[in-house]
Amino acid sequence: MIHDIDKTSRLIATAEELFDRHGYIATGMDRLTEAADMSSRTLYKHAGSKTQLMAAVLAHRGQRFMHRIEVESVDALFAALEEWLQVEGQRGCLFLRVQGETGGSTPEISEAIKAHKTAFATRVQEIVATDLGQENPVLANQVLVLCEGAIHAAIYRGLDALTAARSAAAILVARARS
Amino acid sequence: MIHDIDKTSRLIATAEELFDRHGYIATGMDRLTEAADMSSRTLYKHAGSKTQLMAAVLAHRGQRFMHRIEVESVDALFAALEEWLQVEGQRGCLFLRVQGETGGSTPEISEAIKAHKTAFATRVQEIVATDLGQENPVLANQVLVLCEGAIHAAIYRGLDALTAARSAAAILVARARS
DNA sequence: GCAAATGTAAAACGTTCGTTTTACATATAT
DNA sequence: ATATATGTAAAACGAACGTTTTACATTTGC
Repeated sequence: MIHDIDKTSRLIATAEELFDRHGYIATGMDRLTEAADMSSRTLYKHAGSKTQLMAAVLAHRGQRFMHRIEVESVDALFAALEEWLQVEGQRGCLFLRVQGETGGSTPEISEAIKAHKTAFATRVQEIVATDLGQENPVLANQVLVLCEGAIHAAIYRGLDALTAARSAAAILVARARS
Repeated sequence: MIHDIDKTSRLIATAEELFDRHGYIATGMDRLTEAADMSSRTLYKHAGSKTQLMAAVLAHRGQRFMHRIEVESVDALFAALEEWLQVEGQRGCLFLRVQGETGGSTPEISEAIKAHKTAFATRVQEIVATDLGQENPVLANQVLVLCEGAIHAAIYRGLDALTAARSAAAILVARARS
């Protein structure tokens, strides 16, 4: 059964990369079997279906992302985000992208998106509260928008977008602290 | 020839809506012929191909968007953005979405995206310069990130994302002015 | 050492894709 | 009035889609 975990995680990792680089729908199962170096029979035994595979990719991605942003200050949040973008590439949020590609017509996936974005918003609230020493929902919303903006502006402006977001957040935090 | 313009623009408008609501790749040509109420023969005479139709949709969308943000202050920019999202819906940027769906493998489309985002960034620079009375590239980058953030956070947070972005921008502009 | 499990390679499933073609109807211009 | 342009409805194209199946090889547990 150890092999199962190996094969399954290799499959999910391969799927994540292909979905990210070429799009969810544009990535065919044939391409995936080739890239993951396994037969379609094995692939379907482990993944179930393309939709389930997409959901599995989102689950793993979300977990990895949330783990990355276990920080205690807004500035550290943007530092973590910069690392993330540097390591994972700057092709936008895989959750919002799958939402756009499916139009929200797949409940299984829509729920994964909603859960992730809710968790992310909550996490930002907590980081802001930790940084300030008290809750500040207005600032948290601003920081959330800056994160989302950095991630998406980075698609065409690169990591400069992150620098801009980070400096803006610093100003907003300093103002909120006084 | 008047009929051509009519049919072509009806086709492009229909395509824009379907692409926006269901995704570019997931929207089939059959669905488009039905929604635009024309035969596939006519559709192809006017659109050329699906790729050309996607490019045409982007061109029209970009023109309409840029026209909407012909404003002279940062605050007015976010007001215009709010109107845009209210009228057009909150499903993310159609340019970044097509980029994600195609993975940048269609030169015709990649260039349309690049051109639009460059124009947008330039426009934001101009608005900031007009508002402040002088250029301020750093602030302009921050405002750009806030716009992109508002557009994408609005997908799951609605127009509250815009309120957050707008208030953040107001603080940054006030600070830059002093 | 044998049976169950798990793998592969590859063909086949029916469906849908983007696109073209066929056959025919309807306006319009001279 | 007739030729040209432009439309429709619908069948057909080959290719690609997600998925299943067939036939066979390899590992693994008892």
